[in-house]
Amino acid sequence: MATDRTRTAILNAAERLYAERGFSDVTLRDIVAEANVNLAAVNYHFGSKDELIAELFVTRSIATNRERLSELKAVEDAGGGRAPIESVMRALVGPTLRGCLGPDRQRSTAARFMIRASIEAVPPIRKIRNREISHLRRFAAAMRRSLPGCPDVDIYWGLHFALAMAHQTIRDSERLDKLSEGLCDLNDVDGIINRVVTASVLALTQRPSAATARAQRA
Amino acid sequence: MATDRTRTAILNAAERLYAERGFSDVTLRDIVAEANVNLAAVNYHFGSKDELIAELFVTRSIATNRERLSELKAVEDAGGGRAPIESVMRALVGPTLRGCLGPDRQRSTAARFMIRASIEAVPPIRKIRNREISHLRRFAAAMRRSLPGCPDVDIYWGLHFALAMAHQTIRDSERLDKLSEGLCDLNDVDGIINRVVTASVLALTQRPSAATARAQRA
DNA sequence: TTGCATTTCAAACAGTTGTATGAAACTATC
DNA sequence: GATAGTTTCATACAACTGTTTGAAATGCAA
Repeated sequence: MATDRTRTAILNAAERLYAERGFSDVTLRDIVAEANVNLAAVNYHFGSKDELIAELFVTRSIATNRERLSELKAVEDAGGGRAPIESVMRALVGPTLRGCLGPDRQRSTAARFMIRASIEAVPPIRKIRNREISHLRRFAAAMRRSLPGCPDVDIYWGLHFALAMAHQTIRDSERLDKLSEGLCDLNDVDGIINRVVTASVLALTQRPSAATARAQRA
Repeated sequence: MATDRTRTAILNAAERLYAERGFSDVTLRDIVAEANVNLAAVNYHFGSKDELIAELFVTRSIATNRERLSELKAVEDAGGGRAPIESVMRALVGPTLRGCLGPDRQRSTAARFMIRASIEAVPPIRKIRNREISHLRRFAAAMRRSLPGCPDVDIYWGLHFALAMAHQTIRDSERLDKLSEGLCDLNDVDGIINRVVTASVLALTQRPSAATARAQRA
């Protein structure tokens, strides 16, 4: 269908601009200029600006989740249904970090768009975001399998902290770069993933009580 | 001066609204309605909307930094110039977490405003934010004193991860609450601070390199 | 009180936003 | 090739944004 060319041109332009500048700074006129289509095309093909954003978010959300879950499934299958906790956490934070950091040509606008969506929480997205919760629950379940006996509350905090470190690294990479005067290499994506995974696993396996006891001994 | 009443009314209303709804969703008309002053008052007293935001940010930024540094100084003085790393990290994340979480009556709009400022990064703020870097360097220096021999790159990553966990907990407390179905108690501020501090210290002291060094000694 | 500076106010301004309209251009079917 | 349906386009619209204006009100010293 030749008519879909306009649709996809709008979607691509919108995703690129939103990923770069955020939702509040991008107007419909910016998008249609970038896509080389007429202003009215957005309302004709998507109904409204909000519906465009929503469609973009749903599409990319499904894709991202599929990527994470396929990586999770791979490591769990390899371990006969139970993966080491390192691998589970890597499946959780790896795809997004790889998509957002590293050399330019490897970055995906999709991943950076999703980070924007998680930051700005614009109304049309906020309504749909509840799906993510059920998606994260599947990771919580996998973590429980990897760490039998670990209290649920610690599982959730560990999951939360892992995402926190990954997202903040993407979001504020500039500050970290300035603060460390380039010492923290933000192009070394594998190194970053290792740091996030290691810190997450430590927080999960060295329970607070045990950790403080050890710290007091020292 | 009786004339300052309008100024402070505007500042308070703006801070409250920005903290609640974010910058992009609050207009000058919202602010003057909340402050019960005339629309032109903002431009008369502050020059422009951006200058209002900037003044707000500078004021609150100084206050927050002072609070953190006084807590840091207290623990360092108590230890003769060198505080345990737990105390340093606690001084870093404690004030903000206490100001943003916990029961309503204890929350400060100032702390929540600062979180908004760190999230949305609106132009008038982005220009000033570089000051924060030099402020964080003083914490990096304190961490170095607490952990002699710890490589600088690990200090910076530890500092970054600590702020990441604290900020994300504030920003996305709703998701964590839903995900854990209330299991993670977001009113237990001291418990949260302990978790963040513990996880940060673990990441700093049980680094992969440190672990191998310990193993090699053994 | 008089006179001057400061502060408030209603109204209007120019610019931008998302959306709607109706005619034109196109596409495919008969 | 005429026709019906789809898609594009320039243009207009109403709503909202931050800012400005000039007159009215207020405060305060002489």
